[in-house]
Amino acid sequence: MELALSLGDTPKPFTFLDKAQKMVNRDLGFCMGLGKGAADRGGDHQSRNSRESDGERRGSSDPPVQLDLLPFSPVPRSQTSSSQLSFSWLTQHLTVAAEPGSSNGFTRAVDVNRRSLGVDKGGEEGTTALSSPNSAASSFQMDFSIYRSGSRSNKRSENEAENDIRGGMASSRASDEDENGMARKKLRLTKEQSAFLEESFKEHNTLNPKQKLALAKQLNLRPRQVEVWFQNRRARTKLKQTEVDCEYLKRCCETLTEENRRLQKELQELRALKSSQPFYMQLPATTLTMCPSCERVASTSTSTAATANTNVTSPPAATADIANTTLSLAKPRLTQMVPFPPLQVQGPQAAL
DNA sequence: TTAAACTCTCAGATTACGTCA
DNA sequence: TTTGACGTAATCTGAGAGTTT
Repeated sequence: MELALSLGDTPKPFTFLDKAQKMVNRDLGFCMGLGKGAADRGGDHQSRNSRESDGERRGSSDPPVQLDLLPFSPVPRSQTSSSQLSFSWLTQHLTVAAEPGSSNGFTRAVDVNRRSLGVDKGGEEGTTALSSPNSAASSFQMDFSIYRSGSRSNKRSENEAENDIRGGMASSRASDEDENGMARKKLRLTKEQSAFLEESFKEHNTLNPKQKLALAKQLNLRPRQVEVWFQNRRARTKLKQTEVDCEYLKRCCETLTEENRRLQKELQELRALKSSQPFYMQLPATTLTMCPSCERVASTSTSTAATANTNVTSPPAATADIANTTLSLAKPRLTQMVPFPPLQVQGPQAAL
């Protein structure tokens, strides 16, 4: 898996649905039509436009680091534009049945999920039409038990069959077990579905209801599945970003520790040097640099005082605690000293 | 106009399942 | 064949914001 970091959070138009046609056409040999209204992003005003703007507001409040996980390498667009077929999912999906046993993953997905579409078409969102226990979904329970008894070698098709069946089940927040008396069964998305979702996530990491519906229709998933996928995807992105940040901070800490060690050593050397220089007090104030935070002398730059007084023997009374004297004398002169610049810690995004 | 109820979406934590070494 | 690690779909919970009553 390729890990890429992109800087900045520039709002982009929601173009993945357009690109998807090309992508699917290239990868899968046919073109998927877009469900109605998918193009007019923002056309879903009334109650939801505020939600969308809310999503944009959230996005803008995020740090300007965007982590993109790219599970596949996109093919140049120039290779994707040939022989696009006009294909409407909503009206013709039954006529484009996949060939049985086809190795084409997405075609297969279309095939096995067709039934859920058939169930789905009763309602605008599917969710509402299917949440009732009296919906067509419950009639699939018998078939489901048949699928469950399949052999291990048919695991994949069995899984897809269950996906198909459950695709028509309730997508409310209540668990499937509550609604249908079945334990939840994890269903894996096909590679093509994942890639498609990934592509759309790269465009926008949040969905408005219309986009969610369009994606769900296009991928033959429940809107709830699309929603959950995006939620999990955001969580994974954040986790990865946290790991990157953590790694960066670790490196910062190591660097600062090393720097601190070096400065301590330098300070010790300076103190040792000054202990042999009784007239260090003649040292010009401007040659001392005081750390404002720890109020300790961090370095000196001049050697004039030291070299000028090397021939003077110091009386024993003058050899008091030189370091303390240095500090006490240096303190009042802080206004004349060059302050330490504020510590500039670049964020991970800058490092990356 | 205000407040309560409702709805929706989100993040975060967690569970549970499928896959693979 | 079994097992543990891992990835991830799905669920649960609480919070925030918008809408309705």
